[in-house]
Amino acid sequence: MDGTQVIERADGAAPWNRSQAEDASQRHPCSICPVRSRVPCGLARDAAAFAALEIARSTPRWIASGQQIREPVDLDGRVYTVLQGWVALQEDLVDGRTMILRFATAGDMLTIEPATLHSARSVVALGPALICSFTQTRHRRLLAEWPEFAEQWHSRVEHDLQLAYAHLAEMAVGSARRHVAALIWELAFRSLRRAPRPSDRIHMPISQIHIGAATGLTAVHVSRTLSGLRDEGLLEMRGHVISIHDPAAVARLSGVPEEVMAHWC
Amino acid sequence: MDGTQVIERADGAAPWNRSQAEDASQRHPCSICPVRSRVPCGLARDAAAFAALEIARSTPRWIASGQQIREPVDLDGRVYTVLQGWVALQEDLVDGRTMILRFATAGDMLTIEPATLHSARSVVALGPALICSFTQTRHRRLLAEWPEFAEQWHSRVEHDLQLAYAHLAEMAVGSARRHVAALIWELAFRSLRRAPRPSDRIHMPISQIHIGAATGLTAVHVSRTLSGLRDEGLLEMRGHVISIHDPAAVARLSGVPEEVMAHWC
DNA sequence: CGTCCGTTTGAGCTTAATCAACGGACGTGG
DNA sequence: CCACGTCCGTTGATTAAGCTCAAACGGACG
Repeated sequence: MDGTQVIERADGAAPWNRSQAEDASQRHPCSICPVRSRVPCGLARDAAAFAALEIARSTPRWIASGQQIREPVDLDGRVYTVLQGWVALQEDLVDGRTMILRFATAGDMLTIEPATLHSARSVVALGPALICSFTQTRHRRLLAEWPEFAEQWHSRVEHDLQLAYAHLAEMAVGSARRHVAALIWELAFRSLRRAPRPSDRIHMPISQIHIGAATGLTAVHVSRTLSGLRDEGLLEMRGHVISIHDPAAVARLSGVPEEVMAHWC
Repeated sequence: MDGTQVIERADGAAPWNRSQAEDASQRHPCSICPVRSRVPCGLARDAAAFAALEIARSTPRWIASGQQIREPVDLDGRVYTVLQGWVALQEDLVDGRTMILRFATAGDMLTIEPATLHSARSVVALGPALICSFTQTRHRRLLAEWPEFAEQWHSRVEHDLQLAYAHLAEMAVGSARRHVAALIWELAFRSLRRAPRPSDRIHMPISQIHIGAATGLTAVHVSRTLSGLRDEGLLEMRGHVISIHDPAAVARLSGVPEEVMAHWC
């Protein structure tokens, strides 16, 4: 990478050279790892690469609660970064139900294939969410040009795959209690970025309907299950605030010990 | 890539230079895409890269039916390639049950993390299977050094992730009939690499127990479900031979039309 | 010839879905 | 300000799907 390298900018603006890019990197927040960094953001080591990413992305924009992310008609797929808030990757099934495949919070990235006939995937904001994106072609170029980005991206996708397998394994087995407890345990953990304590009052912008969509249960049964868990003193969900009264019991019920959960998020 | 580039060989043998590698590439079959090539194998364009992969992998070896793949104690994880036969990636749950996360056939690759406390993943051969592998550190080096390999690998992992999401969505919804029909529909499709016809007698080295492990049903209920499907004339499973008498009905029941299935495999 | 494993079938039970009604929170419009 | 509709959560009664336990059968293989 020499000083004359040219960095193409989003929206067709005049390309920047490296020094301009370095300058920009001082001013922009990192959209690739704005908050969490499971893998340390390799790009911090290279101002130009860092800046290239910032520039390649679209302008961040807010999505209203419950709204779908939908770019202007675009034959290309897109890679989204969640900067703030929560979003859900979901599949809309033929029978009208929707199934949540993944919750994403600040720092997570999601690939959305171009809309095709054979998959009804969508990304929906739970509560107001700030997101930005690049097109997949631009993303491919970034992968090819910035090895450190490629490496980080690769480990992200691999991680997502392992997480999807973990959910698949969980999904097949166990009672509604276990599913609900496991979901709340995971979301609370990811939300706090540490093990929940009984005193924590954790705000999560999800309803019981979302819990149903993520676990494959009906909302009615989620309600019953939650009252059961509340009566037993395990956890409580009131509005959008969750309290985990007995973390050890929740961990045991969910089948995912604290150390393991820490590994996932 | 110049003629003096040195290619490290597995097992610590003396490194090869490029011309030796090219020579080797004439003699070795490609372990990266031995059969299927969803994505055309980019490496065919570069003899040296092709050879580097062949050399980096371990010697292929046969795994007996039902046996786990277990490398000699190895702190590093490994990336396996299935050359022949079928294997299952599975998770062994605490209650003794096992859940199949993914079936892999010739040409598929699987990443296995080093054994840790917090995941009981294993890879088991269904019927005799020929596999080879490299360590994850070697794999990382290949990714860094051969962009075309990295690109192909990336699209594989992305594909696996999308497939895992599709299974997750399927898992949550529908009856045992649907789950079983969907699994058999998928496996038959992948086995034939085309849509099954009523006259096909498809050999798959899986038992009803495996179907149960992959769908989350008990073997008992799989048996009942299969007899139901047989009585209705949809499909038949006798020993390890499956016949799909009414592909259209099976596709409809499974919820995965033929075009979509073709996209997945 | 006996054993083991996979499969089949039956009976009873548990879980979660379905159908239905109701109350509270919230927003809208009169 | 209150009437209204909508969405979310709760609760009850009923139904259906799949699990568990149990027994028996058949083929493969020693």
